[in-house]
Amino acid sequence: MKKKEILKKSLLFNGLTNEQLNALCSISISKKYQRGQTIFHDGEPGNGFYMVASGKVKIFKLSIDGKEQILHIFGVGEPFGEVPVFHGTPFPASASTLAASELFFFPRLEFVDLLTANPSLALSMLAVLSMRLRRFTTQVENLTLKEVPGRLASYLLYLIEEQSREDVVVLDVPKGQLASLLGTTPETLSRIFAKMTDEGLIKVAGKTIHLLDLVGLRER
Amino acid sequence: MKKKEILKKSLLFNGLTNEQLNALCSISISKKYQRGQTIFHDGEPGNGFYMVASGKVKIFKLSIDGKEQILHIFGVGEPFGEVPVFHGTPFPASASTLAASELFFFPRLEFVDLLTANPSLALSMLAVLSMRLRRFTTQVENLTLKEVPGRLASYLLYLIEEQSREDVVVLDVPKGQLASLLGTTPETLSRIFAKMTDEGLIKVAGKTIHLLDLVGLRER
DNA sequence: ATTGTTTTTTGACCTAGATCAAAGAAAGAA
DNA sequence: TTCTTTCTTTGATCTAGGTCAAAAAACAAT
Repeated sequence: MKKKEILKKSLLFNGLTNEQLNALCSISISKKYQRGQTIFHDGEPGNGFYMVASGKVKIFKLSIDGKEQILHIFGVGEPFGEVPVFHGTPFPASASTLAASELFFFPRLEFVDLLTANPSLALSMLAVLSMRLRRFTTQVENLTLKEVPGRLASYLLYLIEEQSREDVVVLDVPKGQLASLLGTTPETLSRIFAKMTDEGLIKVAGKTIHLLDLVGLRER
Repeated sequence: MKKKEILKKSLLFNGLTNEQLNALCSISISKKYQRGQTIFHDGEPGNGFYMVASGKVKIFKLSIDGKEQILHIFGVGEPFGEVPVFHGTPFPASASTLAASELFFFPRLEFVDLLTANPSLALSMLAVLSMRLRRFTTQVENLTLKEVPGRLASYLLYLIEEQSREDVVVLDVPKGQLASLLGTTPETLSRIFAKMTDEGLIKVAGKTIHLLDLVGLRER
């Protein structure tokens, strides 16, 4: 697909005029990554942000002893790594690809110029960051106020929305990565899948999960 | 202090011209709150955002069974409640005062008009939201990758920065609220204060805490 | 001061979930 | 297909920290 098409479809850029899109196309640089490659490290200075053109990217933090907490998983059309662009500080977390991916890179200075000239672009960007804040809010809520089965239930119900399915969802990440996103370990996650299956809430077949009792899940 | 003075001193509005400040003054509305009053509830629609003119405000989430997780504590000059302004969705959390406070309220439509006319204001706003995201990132990191003593150590070291003190910090919130901010209970927090005192890391006298071993604290 | 109220501390106990170890299953690669 | 490597599950054990209950301390208000 053409670069312009992808940009146009993204939430961030969808209200822009043809010219504005052309400008964005001309300042952005396409980069290709293999699965598992690092895009940037926590603490590095950032001189621009990225958007996923194809593939999938995870944003994560590592503890001293190597434990990983995934903060976000971004798919096609989603921008990431914007914090240093607007705040001037280093990346607050690391990013790497979960699959072979193509990314568009938007250099800071050029993008800020565009923003200054296009208030509507600035408003879209504010909307994107606001949504990001909202998601973090629920993530903190989940991590501290719910226990793991509750977090899993939330995530499954969220996937149902995302995939606009009735009662079946397909995990788009390995279960180990899902564990990290939910702030737990693969072992615990596996046990909770088993328990929920026992309780008749779900039925697991590899990455495909049948939600048998939506009401029961919502109660978590 | 005059409204304009307070706005001018805030990080969000500090680069603005006199006229822009006047415009902000004229669209904003001052509201007074007593200690412990609710400003808005999680899930309510928001048609504007706030800035603390005096006092202190907490942003928090409640679980079904009444447990509270504090997400932020904001002091003078800090804006809050911006998410609905830019994303159009309800407030993702609740807000209430920790002390008698005066707040400035900026109505959505008027503020967005100002933003559209002033790209530099939009950039400041982007910077504020970016910093907020950065803080959330470290909050999630702390909550999931560190245990409670580590979180407390981080917070104490952060306070040292904030208050630009050498080795003494004064808690600006009751210990119970601090526990909620750190994602734990008052009992546990109290025990950790006791343990750190035993280990010679700190000395606690009411709300005043002497940090006796900065290096030891950093190791957490 | 004195009483009522809120905050903080201490003690005893208990559970969610982490860790360690190892077996099974899937998924790519040759 | 067969071999490797990466995921996932299961079992056994351990512990940080939550919960409940109650005492002690700090604060406020009369």
